[in-house]
Amino acid sequence: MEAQKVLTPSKREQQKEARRNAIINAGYQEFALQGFTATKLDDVAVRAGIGKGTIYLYFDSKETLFQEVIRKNLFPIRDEAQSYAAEFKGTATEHLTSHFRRMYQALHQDRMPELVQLVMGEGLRFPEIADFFFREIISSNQELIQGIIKKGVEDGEFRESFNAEFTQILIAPAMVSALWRLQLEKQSPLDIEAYADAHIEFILRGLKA
Amino acid sequence: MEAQKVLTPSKREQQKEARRNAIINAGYQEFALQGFTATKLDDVAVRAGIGKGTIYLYFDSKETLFQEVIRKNLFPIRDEAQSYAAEFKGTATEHLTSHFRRMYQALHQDRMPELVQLVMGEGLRFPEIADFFFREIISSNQELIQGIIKKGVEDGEFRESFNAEFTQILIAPAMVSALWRLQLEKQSPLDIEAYADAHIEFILRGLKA
DNA sequence: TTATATTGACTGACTGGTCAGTCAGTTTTA
DNA sequence: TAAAACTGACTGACCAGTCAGTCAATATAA
Repeated sequence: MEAQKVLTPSKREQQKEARRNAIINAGYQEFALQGFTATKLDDVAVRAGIGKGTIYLYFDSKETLFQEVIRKNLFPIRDEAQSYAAEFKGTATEHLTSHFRRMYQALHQDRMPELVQLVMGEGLRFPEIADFFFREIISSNQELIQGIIKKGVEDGEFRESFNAEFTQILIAPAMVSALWRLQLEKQSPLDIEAYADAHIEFILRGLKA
Repeated sequence: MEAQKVLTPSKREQQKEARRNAIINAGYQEFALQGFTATKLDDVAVRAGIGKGTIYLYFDSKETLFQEVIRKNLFPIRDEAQSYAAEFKGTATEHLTSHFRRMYQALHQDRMPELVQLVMGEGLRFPEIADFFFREIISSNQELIQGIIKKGVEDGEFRESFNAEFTQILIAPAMVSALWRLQLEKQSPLDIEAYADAHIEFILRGLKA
């Protein structure tokens, strides 16, 4: 009995973990759909199939929940990108190509475009979230890309003259593609496959030695 | 007396025009600072030095005011860009360079970064504003750039193989620079001059024949 | 010119609705 | 049975939009 308590969590502990996840998932859906301010915790509770008060047993405030939602959804992507990069074998050109392909995949899956808009539009109004987002996501991605470029320069694949400090120039079109698809698809549909191809080709051309 | 009535607006008519502008300017400041949802019309009224009710003598609703604010601030920029382009003499390379320089200037003046964030983050949640924004601003800018590229291809300056449909790839880094400056300057300051130089050089390299 | 009437611009207290966060009471688990 | 988890009605703060009343500008009359 004692041992089991440690090995397999009790029914209560399982329940608690499940509740927590249910709330985060419901929050993800609602925040993505409505934006931070317009999201009602009542709706989050309904979607999670619980009472509103329960949310406050797991999170201090609406803002804390929001942070958890972002954390939970972005960390796995970041970690995968990092471990993928660490294990990659091939030329810098191949690596950069595959990194950006994976980035496009990540940016357009599930409700990721909504999350991008959320963070760019509202999240950054909360200094804590901007800080967190930069520290945990952006700078990690920047470092990955800078690493690839550095290797490319050393191997003579890429020119030296591009200031790798400005990785935003390389990444921005991918971010914008997510926002576009979300908001301007009706006015002017975007073929993401072709767009990503054109973008990656453009990057390689701009970096080639 | 009769003649004067027509030539110079009466005191009342002058007042009305001034009020309208005061409200739009106050709205611009508040919306840029707080975002659409968080902006209180009470604050707009205080900033404009009028009573809250007066706003409703000039605008139907908060949303209408928001649209006017965007209109008033973006139309002049678009019109200037168009007439500048129409009169430009020089190579496509020169034209593209100067177009993007002017774009950076416009994007970083006054409260323009805030307006960019506003439109990207919240404005696009209102279909009407997304529609308006695409119709009046984005597509105009896209057409200008596509025109320059077309000329460049015809003159043998630019390669044919870049799909000029995807102007987003060219523009995105400039948009992102505005957002970055606004939100991530503290975490990682951005030298806009150098960034713009690197961006423009990157574009030309990517387009060169 | 001066007095009076009319217009319409303006005001801000008020209303109706919304919603984050609370807590007394209920249900579930151990 | 005790403890922990859960609930949803409730509260207090907030705010877009309204409207009855005020006041300044203009028109008309004396």
